[in-house]
Amino acid sequence: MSSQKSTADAAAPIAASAEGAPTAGPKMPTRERGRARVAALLAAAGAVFAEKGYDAATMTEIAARAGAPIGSLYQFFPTKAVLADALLAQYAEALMALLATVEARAATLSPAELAADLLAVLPSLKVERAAAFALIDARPDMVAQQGALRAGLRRGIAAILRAKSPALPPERAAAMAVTLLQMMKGAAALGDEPDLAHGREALAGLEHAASLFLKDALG
Amino acid sequence: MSSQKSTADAAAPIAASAEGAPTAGPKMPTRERGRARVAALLAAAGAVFAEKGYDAATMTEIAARAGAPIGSLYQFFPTKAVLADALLAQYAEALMALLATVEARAATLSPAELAADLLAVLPSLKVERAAAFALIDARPDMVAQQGALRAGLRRGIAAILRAKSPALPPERAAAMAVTLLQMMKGAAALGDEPDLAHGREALAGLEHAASLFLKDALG
Amino acid sequence: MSSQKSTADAAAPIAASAEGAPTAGPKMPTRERGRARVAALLAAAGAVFAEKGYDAATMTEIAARAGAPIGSLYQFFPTKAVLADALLAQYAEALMALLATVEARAATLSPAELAADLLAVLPSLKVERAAAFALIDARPDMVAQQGALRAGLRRGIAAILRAKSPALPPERAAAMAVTLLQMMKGAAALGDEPDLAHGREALAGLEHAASLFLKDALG
Amino acid sequence: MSSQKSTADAAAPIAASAEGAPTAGPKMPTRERGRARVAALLAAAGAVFAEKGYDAATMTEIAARAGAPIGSLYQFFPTKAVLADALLAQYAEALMALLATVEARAATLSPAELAADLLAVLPSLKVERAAAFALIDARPDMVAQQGALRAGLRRGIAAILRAKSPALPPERAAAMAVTLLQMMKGAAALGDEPDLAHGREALAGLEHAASLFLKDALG
DNA sequence: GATGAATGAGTATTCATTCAT
DNA sequence: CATGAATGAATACTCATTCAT
Repeated sequence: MSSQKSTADAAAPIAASAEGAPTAGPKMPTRERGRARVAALLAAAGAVFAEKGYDAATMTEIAARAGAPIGSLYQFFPTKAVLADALLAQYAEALMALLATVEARAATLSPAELAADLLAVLPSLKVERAAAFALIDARPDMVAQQGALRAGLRRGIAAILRAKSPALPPERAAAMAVTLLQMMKGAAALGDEPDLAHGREALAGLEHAASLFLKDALG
Repeated sequence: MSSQKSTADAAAPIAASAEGAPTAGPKMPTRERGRARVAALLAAAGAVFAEKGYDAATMTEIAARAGAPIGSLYQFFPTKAVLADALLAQYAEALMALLATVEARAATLSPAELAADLLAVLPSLKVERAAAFALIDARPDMVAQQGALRAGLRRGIAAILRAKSPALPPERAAAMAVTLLQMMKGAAALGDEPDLAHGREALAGLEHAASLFLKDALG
Repeated sequence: MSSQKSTADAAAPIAASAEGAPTAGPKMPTRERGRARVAALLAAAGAVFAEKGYDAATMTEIAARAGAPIGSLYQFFPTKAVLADALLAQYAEALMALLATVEARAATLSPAELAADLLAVLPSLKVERAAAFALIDARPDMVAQQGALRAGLRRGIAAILRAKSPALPPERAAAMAVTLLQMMKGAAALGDEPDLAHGREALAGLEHAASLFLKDALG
Repeated sequence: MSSQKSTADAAAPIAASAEGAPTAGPKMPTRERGRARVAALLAAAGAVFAEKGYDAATMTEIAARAGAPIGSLYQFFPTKAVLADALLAQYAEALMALLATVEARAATLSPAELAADLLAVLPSLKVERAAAFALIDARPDMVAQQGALRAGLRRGIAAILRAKSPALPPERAAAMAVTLLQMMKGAAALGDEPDLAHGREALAGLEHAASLFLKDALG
């Protein structure tokens, strides 16, 4: 959560402060500007990738949308692929952070509550997820990253399950994590269609199924 | 070429066998030849899109892989986008046909059997699905097609539910269809990772959850 | 000689005929146009490489100077390096053809005449040589081509020496060829400086030295 | 770096030793440090130009190889072209110095010895010559420098001839210098191909021819 | 109609040079 | 003065689409 949020926080406010700030100097101190620029570039990249997909997204547009010259973009991300990797890594980190918070409180949650919490993880990073999916689907060589991301998520979910029910055999937890991850993705997909006819009930249905699944296995 | 065959087989033969093929000569009637060529082109397009993604796929390679001249490709599909649309439509049609067969026998199935049948629909068209997803993810303007496809699937699933339980209120069936579609997508995703650690158990888990969900709602 | 000349012949006249020809059709027959275009492209490439060197020469300028769209240039020469290779190969072929004519009449020549003929070979392809040198010097990976070219020239010169004096041991002929090639290059260099102060006498001096060298060795 | 040392040694030490170096402290006086840095930069530039050619050589790499910040490079050489010019001037100076030593002992040498000494001049600065040629070939606007260099060499050779045979008419010496320079370049070219088949004999052949040429003209 | 050569707009990336610190 | 981050013009190459044959 932290790094993801920081990106969003770092990107938007900066533009705002640049316009409304009291400082008359036309340019921010270099170091800080570098940090802000990276954040802005990542944010812009995320947006453009999400909108157009990896291939159709152009480095020029990403730079332009970040208000940065193309040379600056390449100073920080020497390749389109590197930029994509950075974005994906950032998303992965954010996801893992969210899972960590769920794990922290897992022991105190009922199966139904745990199910709800889990299904809420993916939908909470809507924009980032859109970008991440655009990257994953468009780049064959990125399948490795994708696998690492999935593996990390599964590990995180399994850890949550064991935090909730320490007696659960690790193998069983791993298998359940795979199932739950799919349901979490389903919840995310529903979240991406806000004006879906029966979205609310469908999400409730998924939560219900997950809850039953957890109750069944965790006792 | 081999991998496309299933696509071609699924799409073309139906039409072909419907007309019959009396001519055995080396030069098929133009109509028939046109049909075969279209099928080959679509199959090639599906394979190339699935392998490289929409943007990286080139019209030249698609034509070459179908053994057709590029001009011929443009004769039938005046645009890359049109070709993608046709491919997606073909996939949608195939999916709907599968759902129709499930609907036909829905009344005779137990909830568990119905769950298993439903979750088996998406994984059965692996290659086509890969192509379809490549298209959907890479082309923002294709979201509309995607929405239509999903809507069609939901309608089909709802129809199955009502075939199984005629007393089910249409609204309820619609909402359940949304939930079930997500679980079906989960099953498909699992099918795409053949060497996944606990894939077998995870799929069973999904089927179990779906089965419970159906039993709960359909009695 | 033949292929080199044919390039020059093919490139210039075509432009002329295109402008002054009786045909009103705006475009020549495709096949022939292809041939002419390749020749024009090679000629333009030679000129631009000679003028600016390999790196500074831009594919865009080469195409423009040949009156061809950039896409056409890439249709025939998929890479700048390939274009350079083709140019070098053409130059090599032309040189070898010239040497062959010298070889044919070698037996009838006096040492002084042979020296003069040899020293006249390189200066006769001034423009092509300029391009070839620009390529050789700028591209480390082209050193191989360069070596092949030199080896070919040495073989050709040695063959001439043996044609003149069949009794000459092959090893001796080979060594002499190396020496003579350097003197031929010197003559070419002199030819590149037309307004050089004592160029005429210097060339005579080189010929004299070569003549003595030949007389000494061939009797 | 090692290969450049000879360059640095040839250029810098002369000036350095002329001033003396009394300060042993870790921070040399600015002047001296500047001199050392310039020498290092020139050496690095020579190496990089020789390796990659003028265009492919980047100012950044040159600075890095000299262990200097890019800003420092630009402090001394405000332009890549200026840097190239300086390098060429340094090479010219080194060549002229070598010729001067030959001139000093010219009167005491036999024609054969003089020929050998002259043909040894260019091969002795192999690395520097490589860099110089890379510059000359890649930059059309550098032809002027190249001409000046050649003119200087010819003057130096003519001076040697007159030192050897004071009675030689200046015009005749000038013409002979042109011829001899070409043979010297041939010797250098042979020196650049160390594993050439008959290189040794070929070099001997060149020396023989030059020796005959000198004997003929100088008596 | 069928074919495939020709076209040129569009893209990622590099690097000389500047200038704020 | 010294530094190295920032800039943006420039370049090789691709590919959807057209149209002469």
